Amino acid sequence: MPASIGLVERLTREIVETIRTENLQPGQSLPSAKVLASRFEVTVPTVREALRRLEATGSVELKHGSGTYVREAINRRILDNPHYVPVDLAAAIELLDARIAIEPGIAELAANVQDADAVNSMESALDNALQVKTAVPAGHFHVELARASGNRALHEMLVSLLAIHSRTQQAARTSYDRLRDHDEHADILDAIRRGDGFEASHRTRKHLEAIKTAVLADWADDTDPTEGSRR
Amino acid sequence: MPASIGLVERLTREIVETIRTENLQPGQSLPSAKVLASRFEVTVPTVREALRRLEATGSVELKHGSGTYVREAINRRILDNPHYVPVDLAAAIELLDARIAIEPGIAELAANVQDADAVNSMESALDNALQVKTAVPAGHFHVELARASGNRALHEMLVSLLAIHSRTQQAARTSYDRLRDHDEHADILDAIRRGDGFEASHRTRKHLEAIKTAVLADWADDTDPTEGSRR
DNA sequence: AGTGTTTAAGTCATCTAATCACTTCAGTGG
DNA sequence: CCACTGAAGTGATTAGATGACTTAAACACT
Repeated sequence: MPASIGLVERLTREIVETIRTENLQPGQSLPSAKVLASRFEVTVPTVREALRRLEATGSVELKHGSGTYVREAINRRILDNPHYVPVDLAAAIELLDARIAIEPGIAELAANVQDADAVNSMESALDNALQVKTAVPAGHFHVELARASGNRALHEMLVSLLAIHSRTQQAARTSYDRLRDHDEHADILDAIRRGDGFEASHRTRKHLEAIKTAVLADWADDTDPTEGSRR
Repeated sequence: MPASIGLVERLTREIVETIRTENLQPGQSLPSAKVLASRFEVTVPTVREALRRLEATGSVELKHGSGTYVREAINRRILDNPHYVPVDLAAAIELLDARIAIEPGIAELAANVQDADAVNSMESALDNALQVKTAVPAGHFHVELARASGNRALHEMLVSLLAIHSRTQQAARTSYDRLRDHDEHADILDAIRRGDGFEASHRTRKHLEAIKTAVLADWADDTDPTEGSRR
């Protein structure tokens, strides 16, 4: 019987186990590939293959000439596919539909939990949104909203969704009105602060549906009226 | 300026691009590592590191002595972290909370869309659920429900959630009553068939909340009444 | 002809060894 | 004090070789 899974597979798990048992936090460095090789009694190329696997899921980062470092994603359950290549604009709409389906429920939960740190972060995201030099990344408000729910799985889910969204929306330039975006965010935050789950859910849904409408309108504008497809 | 990203990083993208342009479908084999190496003018170990990255995200599979094959996940946006190690039982509850937050919305969407193939698949999942030799994997009904929504992102999300769930619930043995599970699924499917989004959403939420209650009850049973914590 | 075994080619798996490139930091000299 | 330099450590990539596994064709036996 093939009870023997690949050596790299096993080695990968052992490295993760090492990170766990030695309580290495994101930012800290792993032993060098050479050290890991001797410790697990394999050769350097094998170690590198295992590290490449962990790199693909964002669990570690290989810095040339410096070392190998633990990254945040090692604690994440839900990830976005780093090798996914965005295809058409319809995929962007599909992502928005997905958000419309799940974010209202997240907003409701956030209203009931109200993780203090995350709620404050939503507030600051709100403030910075109107600044010209917006250091806050797009969608940050929504990510923090998910974090306010206190559920890490939901948080990771929205992080993943927006990561894909940002890669996809190269095509779909969302020209959603900045001021309107801010106001609607403020309304949502208000409902969450009051602990009104129903309103938070409802306003979040309306907000996202409005964005979808705007994106669709942009699409219609971009498309040549005399022609159905582009390229 | 670091205009130079790693060679492996670039190579990985080129391989994905090759799969795309040559329209290789899941199950089909990639050229051998040696061929890829000469085609992209790198050496075999470098190719292998790139393939390991793709392997980690389930985009390809390396079969010893056979070849490298494309896998389904190459078309997925949302993934579960293959290196995630389940920790405590509280994480299982957190996953259930996440499902309670998002699945009602998915059920509502499913009621409005009703992807024919997926709805039929839900039906068959329902039928097989009561068989002793249950070939249908756990949670299959819920995955198909998400597929019935017609939104691939949502479908992938639930696949990921349940993949993690199955790895976590080694600890949390859900002893949810099989018959009750079946009946509640039937009720949900009924609402979806009727196109009643509100009912589908409501019944899905109640169903998941009932499961959560059952899991918590199991937990209480397992825990020694005289002691608050274990380990 | 049909069946089972053997053989050979192709492929991934792993190792050994070496060179190159990048980062860091301590030490040097200004 | 500061800028420069150089050495050490580390990852990046290459090269070649050996082993193990899979597959299927060639073969021998029935």
